[in-house]
Amino acid sequence: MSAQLLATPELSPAAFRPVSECNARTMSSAVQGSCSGCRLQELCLPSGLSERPLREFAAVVFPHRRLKAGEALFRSGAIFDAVYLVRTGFVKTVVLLEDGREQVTGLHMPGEMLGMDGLASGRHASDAVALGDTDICVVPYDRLETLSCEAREVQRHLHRMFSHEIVREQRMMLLLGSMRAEERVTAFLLNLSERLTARGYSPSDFVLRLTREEIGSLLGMKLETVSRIFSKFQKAGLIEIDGKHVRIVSIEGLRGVIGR
Amino acid sequence: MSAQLLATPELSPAAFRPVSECNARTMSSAVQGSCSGCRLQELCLPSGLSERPLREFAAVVFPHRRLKAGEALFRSGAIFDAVYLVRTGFVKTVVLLEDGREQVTGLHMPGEMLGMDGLASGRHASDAVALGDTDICVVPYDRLETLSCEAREVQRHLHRMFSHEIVREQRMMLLLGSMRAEERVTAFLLNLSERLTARGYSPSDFVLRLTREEIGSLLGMKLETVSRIFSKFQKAGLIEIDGKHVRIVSIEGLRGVIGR
DNA sequence: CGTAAGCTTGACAAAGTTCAACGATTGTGG
DNA sequence: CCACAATCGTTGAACTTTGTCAAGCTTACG
Repeated sequence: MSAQLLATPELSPAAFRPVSECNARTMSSAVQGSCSGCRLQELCLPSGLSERPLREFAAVVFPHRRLKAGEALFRSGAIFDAVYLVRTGFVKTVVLLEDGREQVTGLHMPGEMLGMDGLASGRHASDAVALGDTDICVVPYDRLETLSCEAREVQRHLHRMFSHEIVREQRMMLLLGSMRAEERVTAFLLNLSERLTARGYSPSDFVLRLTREEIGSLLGMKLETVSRIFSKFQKAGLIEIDGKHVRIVSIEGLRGVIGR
Repeated sequence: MSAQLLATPELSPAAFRPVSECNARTMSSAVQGSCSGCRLQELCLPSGLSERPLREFAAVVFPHRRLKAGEALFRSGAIFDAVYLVRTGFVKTVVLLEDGREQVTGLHMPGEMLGMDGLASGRHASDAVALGDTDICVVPYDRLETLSCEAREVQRHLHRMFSHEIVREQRMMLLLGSMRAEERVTAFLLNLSERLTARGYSPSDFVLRLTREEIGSLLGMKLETVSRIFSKFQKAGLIEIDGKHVRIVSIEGLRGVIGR
């Protein structure tokens, strides 16, 4: 597992080739566009959709939201009325404790679904914040309920998305509860590499979207610890790191860090 | 939040008064019984069920499974074909790393749903193990899909159960990533107290179903640390502890432990 | 271009782990 | 039903990992 630790929905790599526009029609904050041309389609529309529901579903158009770095998609306590699909860009989710402490619980990439935490109580239990320019597909929950009843494939796909989030969080718990700091950082790097590869980016060369502090929060350690471990891995020839840019030099070496 | 940290689906307390039989008809490992008389009904059947689906749903009968201490409901890797509702008893869930490390990810009480982690990949990602005599309601996933299409309330209820599990795990991540050992143990005790209260048990007097080692695993620390903290809390007059039996002496004192 | 935010590194402190010994409890087979 | 083994729990002492504080440097942004 290792690199699967912070895993993400499985996708056909082809679905995510380059970043770019993907039928954004206007620059307003709520953009309309046909979903049938969207690159995320394999994710939105289960591949085996039967005739009638497919035609109906393909006609469906969901609004978009464009966010800039630091803007929130939703905040903890906000009324839940939609789930969100990341189309382009990166989003972090953050959970808060009343005493001000907070924890980054996820870093989300194109194709991933956000906001399902709001369904339980009708209000979101976390914040979702854009880490740069980001394009989000907004799927109103009542639409989803209806679609889900009409097409069994949509329902099953939705359930799988829920389930995937549960598995991802389970693995995060395992990471936070059972791994040493170096192992956690390693799992984080390997997982990023894997997920970026699935989206058509380089497996070994990428940009961390998070600050050291955010990485530390996600991994349950202090920013200084993250920094020291990056430096140590660089000295050991496992990675090259310059600010947020990472190059994995020895993926095998990294894999060896996990499990002693 | 504090006590909500390891939270559970919200239930009307009345639904869980004493433990006992709850229409178990035979002693075989797969017991049949009418679900319409079940004490878990408020959980299985959303309260606002409309006429027709209610009649249909009430006629539905799901098989049961009886487990003894240490028996597994499912194991990691097993084919997913059903979700499970705890009727009586307690169940732990455990996630494993290939190198043998494992982590307890949850302690589940009557009314809670298990096994949704298997939907993502078609195989379970965790083990579920009974902590004593346990009665489980087995809900085949294909039945659930059908029911969920037929009655919007069932669908929404199911989604809420999924969502609740996501929120619970988020809070676990927060606990594991941001709290000190004493705070984690406190959150664990307060959460147990709250959930047992909701099921009609004493808020201050209860039995830990887990060993020190299992508690440590759940909370991301070693068993010795758990033991020391229990001893310290006892000396401080916050709790009385004797083996697995706990009495909370000062719930306010415990609440004060969280957040410095 | 200046200021704030982000990153690195060192020295030290604190929290938690490890190892070890021993006592208590539980469960099982004689 | 007892006895013995295995598991479980407690506690101390030494050690390891990670956190804290502080200083200085770099980068990014208005």
